[in-house]
Amino acid sequence: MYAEEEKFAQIQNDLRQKISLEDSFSADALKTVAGVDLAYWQEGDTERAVCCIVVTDAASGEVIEKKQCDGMIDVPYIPGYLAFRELPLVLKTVGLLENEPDLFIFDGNGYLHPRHMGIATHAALVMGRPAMGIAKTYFRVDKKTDYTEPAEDAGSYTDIIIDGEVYGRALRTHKGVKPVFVSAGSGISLDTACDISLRLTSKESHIPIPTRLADLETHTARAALRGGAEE
DNA sequence: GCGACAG
DNA sequence: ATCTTGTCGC
Repeated sequence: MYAEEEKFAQIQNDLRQKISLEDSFSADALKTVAGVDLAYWQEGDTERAVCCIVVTDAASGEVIEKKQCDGMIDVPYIPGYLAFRELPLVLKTVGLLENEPDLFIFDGNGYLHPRHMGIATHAALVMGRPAMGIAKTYFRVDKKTDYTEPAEDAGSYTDIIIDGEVYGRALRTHKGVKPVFVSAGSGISLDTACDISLRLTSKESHIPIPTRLADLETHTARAALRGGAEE
């Protein structure tokens, strides 16, 4: 039903050689962090989505800028190829930003991916900016490697190792709450990605504040958009 | 044919 | 992701 997988895989296999798992910035140079998220809806027989990016202060989580962009979605969701579905709209939204964030946080995986090319990594390489991924549910990369449950305390984690390589981490951001799955995108290390995940997590959300805010924005934006332009 | 499956 | 009621718990 969809014949693009091979082309998509080829594109990612070319791009993956540019991945860097080292920090391209120093901790004190991290001033702003952007959360990225999308919400979808159906309009007649076409699928539409709105992308919201919320730029926050890296230390306080205070909002610095919000931008959004909506448009048609023409690629279906295929596990392993999320980037091709969401990136076009994401890149348009990034183009609207007046600030250049020091780091982008994506909803989904980065290096924790069959080709190490989850949306966070793919986006980082296309944008030429550091990005990391944080997924709310586990993506079983090789169909057999499960993750080991981290201890119940906040901050505990377990490495997700496949064929001897660390792909990402199951990170408990809140005590007793199910873990999130952190992985590098590019231009950032897994350690730093986990540090930032914990620093930007608050009492209200087990995911980083910029991501949480982008998620909320996306829902209110959709409510306005799908009630407004048609009928 | 049946289950798996980031968002 | 999205569609959805009630329900359990702090």
